Amino acid sequence: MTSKSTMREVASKAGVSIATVSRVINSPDEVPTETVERVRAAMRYLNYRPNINGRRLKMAQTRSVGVLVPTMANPVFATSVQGIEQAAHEDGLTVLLTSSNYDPQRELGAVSTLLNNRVDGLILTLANADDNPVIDLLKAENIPFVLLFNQPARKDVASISVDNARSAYDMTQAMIAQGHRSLAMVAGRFESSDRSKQRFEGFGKALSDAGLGAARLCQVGFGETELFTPLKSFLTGPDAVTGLVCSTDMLAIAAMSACREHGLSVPGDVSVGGIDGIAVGGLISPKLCSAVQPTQEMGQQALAFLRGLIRGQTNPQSLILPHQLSTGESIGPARHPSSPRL
Amino acid sequence: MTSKSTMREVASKAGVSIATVSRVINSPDEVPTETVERVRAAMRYLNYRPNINGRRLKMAQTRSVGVLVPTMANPVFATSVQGIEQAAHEDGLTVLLTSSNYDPQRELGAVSTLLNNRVDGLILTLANADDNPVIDLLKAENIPFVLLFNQPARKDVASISVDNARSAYDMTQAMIAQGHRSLAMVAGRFESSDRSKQRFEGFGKALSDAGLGAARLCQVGFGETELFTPLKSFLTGPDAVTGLVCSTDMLAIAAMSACREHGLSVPGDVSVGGIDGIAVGGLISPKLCSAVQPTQEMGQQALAFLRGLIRGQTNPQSLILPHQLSTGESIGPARHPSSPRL
DNA sequence: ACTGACATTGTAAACGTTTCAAATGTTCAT
DNA sequence: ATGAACATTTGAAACGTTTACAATGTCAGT
Repeated sequence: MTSKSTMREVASKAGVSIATVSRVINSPDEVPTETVERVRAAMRYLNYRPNINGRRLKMAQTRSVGVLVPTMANPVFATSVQGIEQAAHEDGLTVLLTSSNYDPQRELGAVSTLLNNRVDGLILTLANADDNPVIDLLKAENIPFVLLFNQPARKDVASISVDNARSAYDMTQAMIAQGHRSLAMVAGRFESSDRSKQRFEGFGKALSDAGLGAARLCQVGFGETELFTPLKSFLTGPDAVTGLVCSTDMLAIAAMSACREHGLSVPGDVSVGGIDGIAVGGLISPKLCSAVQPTQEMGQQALAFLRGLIRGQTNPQSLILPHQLSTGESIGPARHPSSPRL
Repeated sequence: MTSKSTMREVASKAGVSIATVSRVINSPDEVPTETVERVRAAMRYLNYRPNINGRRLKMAQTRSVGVLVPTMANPVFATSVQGIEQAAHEDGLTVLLTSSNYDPQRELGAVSTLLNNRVDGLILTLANADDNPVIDLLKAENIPFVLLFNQPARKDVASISVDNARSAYDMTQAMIAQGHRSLAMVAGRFESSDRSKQRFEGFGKALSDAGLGAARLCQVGFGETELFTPLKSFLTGPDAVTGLVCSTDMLAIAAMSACREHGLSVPGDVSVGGIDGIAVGGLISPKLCSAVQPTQEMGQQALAFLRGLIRGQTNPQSLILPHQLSTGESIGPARHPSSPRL
C-alpha cells in the first residue's frame, strides 16, 4: 500500500464529491460533523495523504521558506538554522536548506534553486549584502526575504544582525583598556564575508580612536582551523602582538590553538577575543571572551520578519541587536613592555 | 514583473507549442538549435522560471529529500547535514530540513510533514532505531530512507554509523590502559538516543572485561552544558572517579568545564574522553581525546545510499565505519592511589 | 509522381488539488 | 401549498507541467 490514494478515491469511498473532501481538509467547520466523520474514516481506511504538490500548484503559496547559509560547519549558522527551523515548525512551514560554502559564486545558483521551488520567502546570509546580484534578483522578482547576520547599507531590505563594526570596536576597546597597544585582527576573507570587513573597520576605528598605529590584519580562509603558519609573523619576532581580535569565535578558538602551538599562553602572553558568542566558547579553557549575539533567537526573529513580509507587510524591517561582551578569561592585562617575551 | 510567466506564454512568444517549450527544457538535443534559441530567447525575455510544482504533480518524483536530525546545535549533526547538503547539491536534489529536538514524540510529526511534501526519500537520525513507529510507517509506505548515526539491530533498514558500543569500549580501554580503575560514563538520556545506550553498553563491557566493578552512569539531558551539579558526586568525595567516558564530544567538553569548576585539572586529576570527533575538540586545550567518526563524509555517504534506494535498489545497505581514537591530551595516566586528591 | 522514412512540431489528456457558481434539499413563515 | 432563506453538496474549471500520439513537412529512392 504505497500511499497512492487520492482525494477522488476518498470521495468515492465516502460517497461524497471531491469538493466535500477538500472542505473536510481545509475548513471542517463548514461541514456537518457526520460527514466529516465519514470522510475522515475513508481517509484513514485508504491511508490518504494529501498531495501537497497538487495544492501548491493550485494555490499561490507553498508554505515553504528557503534558507541559505555559508556553512553548517560553523555553529553560529547551525544555531541560527536551528532557530529558523523551530519557528518554521511552529508556523507549519517547511524549510528548504542550502549552503554556499562561503562562495559568492554559488549564492545565485542556490537562490535560483530555491526560487524554482517556489518558496514563499527566503532567509539569507550572504557574502556581501551590498551590491549583490542575489538581492537585485529578489527585488526584481519581488520575493520576500530577510538577511541574517548581514548588515546592509541600504535600508530597503529586511535584516537582522548585530552592529558588526561596533562589536569589534567594543572588543578592541576592552583589550586596549587592559593595556594592549599592539593588536592585530584575525579575519575571514572580506570577499566571503562583509561581516568580516565591517568588523575589521570597527577594529581599525578603535585603534585610531585610541591613537594607536595602523590596523594589522591576518586574513584567512573560512573553514581554516590551522592558523599556526598564518599567525607566525604576528606572534613571534619584533612585531609580535599582545592581543588578537578575531572576527568570529571559530577563528578565535583556532587562534588560541595556534598560540599554544607557538608556545604562548592565553591570556598570559596573548589575549584573544572573538565575536559571535557560540556556546562552546563558554565551555573551553580559558573561557572565550566574545561579543555575544543571541544566534538562535536571531533565527527565530528572522522567520518572524519573513512571515510579516510574506503576509504582505510592505516596509522591510531591520533589527540591529545589542551585542554583549562576555566575561571571558581569554583576555587579560597586556604583558608589561619591560618583560619581553622569550 | 513578478515572475508570473508560464510555459504557455513562452510558447506563444516564441511562436511554438508548449510541448516544444517543454522539450527545450528537458531534452534540448531533440530540438533543432534554431528553435532552441528562439525559445530560450523568449524565456529570457519573459523571465521565465519553470514551476516545479506543476512538474512534480505530473511526475512521480519531486527530486527532494527530507532530513531529520535531533538538533542543529550539536556540531556532529550540523556537520553531517553539511555533508548531506553538499552531496544533494551535486545531485541537483533539494533538502528539506527538520529537527526533533531529541523528542521521540516529535519524530513522527516531522516525518509526516516530510512525507506530505512527497520527498523521494529520507535521511534520519532517530532517538531509537529499534521498534520505532517512524520506521514502521516508512516501511509500510515503502519510502526509501537511510538512518544516520543510528545503528539498528534489524538488518532490513539502511544505516550508516560507527560501531557505537565498540567506540565506547575502545575509549574505555584506552583509559584503563592508563591505569584508571575508577571510571564513570556521562551519557545523554537513553530515551533520546540509542547511541547513548549502546555506548554505555560498550563502556560496561570494557569494565567487566577488565574485571572492574559495575558501570557508573551520569545520565544528563541533551543540550545540557551545565554539568557542575550532575557530576558533583562523581568528582568529589570518597567515590570520586579518575576518568570520565562521555557519550558525545559535546558532553565531554561540558564535562571538562565542570571538572575545572570543581577545581580539578584535566587530565591531571581527571581524564575525559569523548565520542564523535567534532572539529572543535581538536582546537581546545587540552585537546579532546575522542573516538572520531568522519561526520561529514557520513552525511555524503548517506545521501549516496539514499540515491541508490530511490533508484530502485532493493536491498538496503548498512555501513559501519571504523572509528579512530584521536591522540588527545585530555586523557592521561591515572592519579596514583597513594596521592589522594585534596 | 508516389512511397516510406524521418525530422519537427502540435494536440490533448493527464497529475491532485482548490474553489466558484450552481444545484439540491430542508425549514419556516406566510 | 408557496416561496424565501439557508445549509449542504456537487460539477467543472482552473493551476503549470509532461508526454503519448498524431499531424505536418521534407527528402531520397523508385
